[in-house]
Amino acid sequence: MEPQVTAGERPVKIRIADDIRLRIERGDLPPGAPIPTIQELTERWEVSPRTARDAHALLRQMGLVTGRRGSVLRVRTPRRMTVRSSDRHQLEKDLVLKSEAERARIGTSEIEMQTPIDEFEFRCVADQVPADELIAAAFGVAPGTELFRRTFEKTDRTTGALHEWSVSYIPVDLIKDNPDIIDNADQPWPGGTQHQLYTVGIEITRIVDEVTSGMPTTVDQQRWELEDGIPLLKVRRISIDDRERIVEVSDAVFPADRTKLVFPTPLKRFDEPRSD
Amino acid sequence: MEPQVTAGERPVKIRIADDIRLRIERGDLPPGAPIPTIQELTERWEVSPRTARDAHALLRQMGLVTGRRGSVLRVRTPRRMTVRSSDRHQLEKDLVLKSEAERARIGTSEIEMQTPIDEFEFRCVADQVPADELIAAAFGVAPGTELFRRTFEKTDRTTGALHEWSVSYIPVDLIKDNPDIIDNADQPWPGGTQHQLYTVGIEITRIVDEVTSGMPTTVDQQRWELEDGIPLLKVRRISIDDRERIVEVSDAVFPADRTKLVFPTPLKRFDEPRSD
DNA sequence: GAGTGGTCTAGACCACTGT
DNA sequence: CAGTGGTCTAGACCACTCC
Repeated sequence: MEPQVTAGERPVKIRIADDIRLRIERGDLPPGAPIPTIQELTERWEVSPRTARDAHALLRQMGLVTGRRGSVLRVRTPRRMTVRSSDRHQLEKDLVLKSEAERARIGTSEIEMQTPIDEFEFRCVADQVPADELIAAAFGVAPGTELFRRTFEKTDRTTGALHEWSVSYIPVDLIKDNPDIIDNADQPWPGGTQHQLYTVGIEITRIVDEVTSGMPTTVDQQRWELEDGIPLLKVRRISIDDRERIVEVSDAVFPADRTKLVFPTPLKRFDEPRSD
Repeated sequence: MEPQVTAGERPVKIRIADDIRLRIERGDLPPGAPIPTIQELTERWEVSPRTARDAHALLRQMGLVTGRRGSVLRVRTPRRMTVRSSDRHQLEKDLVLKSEAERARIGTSEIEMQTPIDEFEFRCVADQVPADELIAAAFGVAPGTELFRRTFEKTDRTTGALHEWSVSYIPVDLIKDNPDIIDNADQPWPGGTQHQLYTVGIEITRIVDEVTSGMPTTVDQQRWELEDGIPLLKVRRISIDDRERIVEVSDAVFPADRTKLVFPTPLKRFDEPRSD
């Protein structure tokens, strides 16, 4: 068979993949349905197995199909989305003035309510690092400024898969008045940042979430147990206090196939009745 | 040369890609630097050209390198990010009560300020469609409910590349009292949704943005002129009025390599001075 | 025109699934 | 154990870039 030259046309692998993609989008191939095997594609399109496989790979990279080695590829079934709302910022602040017992109870139940705690392992590592250029720019301080850093991980106890990951930076200068923060930094509950800052007289009055997205590295894919074609949502949280200082910068990562970020914006009411 | 069997090891193409990835992450290969060619990789790793190419493909899929056909692949230089803040929701509402002249002036200058208007072509198509299951669920209405739909596109006048895309749905029942909305629907400025709803007595009091991310299809890649390894950010905007009705649902898409979504959250002040 | 990556062939071997 | 996809070989040809 002579080579299927791309004579001004789109590559064959793309034509094959698009054909299947359209069948999926039309609902002709519903979620869970097997897509044509490599064998079938080589016969139907008269291409080498390698080209048929490239078409399969394209469909995986678009996040449309999944399948482990050895089984047929199937149309991806959407996963249940975990909602993460910026409402939690105010909820956390509301906890600051409550008693410690209440904080522990409400904090884990209301804000982190969704999962039985036993299934997961929390890990929190705290240390102190000089700011590199990127994080220094985020704070608007000089590179080298000492930062208190905490990295937080939630992993599935059985599979070892990562479920949550974030890192938080606070300028050491801001919190050095309360050595408790640094000494007891390894608590497994990250919701307490606002309370901790409150103990050194800092009130956070504004939080800015910056959302971007990017593809995982091969290592990220393994750690998060991500399938092909699934991006990562990246959220940088910037906490600003009543003196307009940036007091905390936090970066968090969420797999896009199981996370929905929600940001409610209340609008000011019109003061006067309208005239029409 | 005998086949490089994956003897319990990670695949060779992944080992090659990870080696280069680490050099990039260490800064050893800075943005713009050429990565090793296929030829070099075949010699250095003693693999077939195809395997070296697969390593290249992996690096592209991770969004780490770029390059057109015929030129060496280079480490990706981050693009300038266009910021899109949820502050625009309040800004748009503020415009509602202003005069038409002011709306036109401020609307295009403050909210859509960033780009010279001549370089882009705006296109807005309006029609009326019955709600499919998905969008009906978003509104909480029965499928088949008539919806007023507007799709909005901003394309680069020279290259034809897509720069903005969104679609907006409003239940026809809500706006049928003002036929002007439907008749004059093709205005190129999408910022006026709140004003248009105001003309039929609807005041939007809350807007909820839902953010997810996914990979583009091959067609999306062409239309947006997206390089490999760049996800799309997807924002569903739900507008709720003073009677807690969902009055508009809008879906927008943004390329993740040039868009940063920003969501400021003001927090309530502590009423009383703290006691310590 | 030399060099580069992109597509494709016609296989081989392997890992894994599912029966 | 038959069937499937994943990896890899050793090339060929093509499109494109850069000099």
